[in-house]
Amino acid sequence: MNNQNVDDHNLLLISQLYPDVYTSLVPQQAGEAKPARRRKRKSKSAAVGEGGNGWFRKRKLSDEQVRMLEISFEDDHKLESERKDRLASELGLDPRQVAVWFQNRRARWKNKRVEDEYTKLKNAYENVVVDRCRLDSEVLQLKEQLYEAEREIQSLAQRVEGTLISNSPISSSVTVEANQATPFFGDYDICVDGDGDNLLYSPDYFDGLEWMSQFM
DNA sequence: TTGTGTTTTACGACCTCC
DNA sequence: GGAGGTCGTAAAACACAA
Repeated sequence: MNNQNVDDHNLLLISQLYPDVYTSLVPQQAGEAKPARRRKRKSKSAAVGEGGNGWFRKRKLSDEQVRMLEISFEDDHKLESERKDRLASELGLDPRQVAVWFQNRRARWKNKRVEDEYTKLKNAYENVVVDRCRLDSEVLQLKEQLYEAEREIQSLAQRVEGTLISNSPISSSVTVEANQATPFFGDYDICVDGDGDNLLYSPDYFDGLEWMSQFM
């Protein structure tokens, strides 16, 4: 470890243990006046203190400093001048650091809000998709039932037509056949469909396909 | 140990408000 | 015009897998 590294190490320790001391120490070592609002960004080599060119070192705020800043941020996301100065002196930080911390904190808060908003919208969208699927399959089922009902109506219509023809004086020869084909109420059996509804059907005549609800 | 991805601190440019 | 805001980004600090 050379002298420079030893100094670095010591300053790091000081910055962690005594942030206020560190803050007051660093500008002196850097030979800097109070930082201007628009500080020139230090080059990487200057930032690590190479060649004694500069003592700027980005240091992480201590847990306690961050905790206090968080409490203050919870209180109000905006930072008035008075509060900034008060926080800075309480935490042993440069007011500029406090301002920057609040700027960055607001940015993080905004990002998180956008993320949360995105998650909410995504969940809502997924629910809508699931609902849509369910409704589509319901529509399909209803269409099938409609198709079956239409087929039955068609079949009944054909049979009614056949009965009328057989009852006419011209075709009296088919009367017996027609009477055999038309079931009496007592010929129906009762069964239960998948939904638990009672259905009437005639095993002989309807061949198990044609049905009607018992309570229609 | 080192490469790499993420988080935190800091800055410059630009905008808004008083 | 100055103070303080956002936005985008650089760079240090940190976490962690390989």
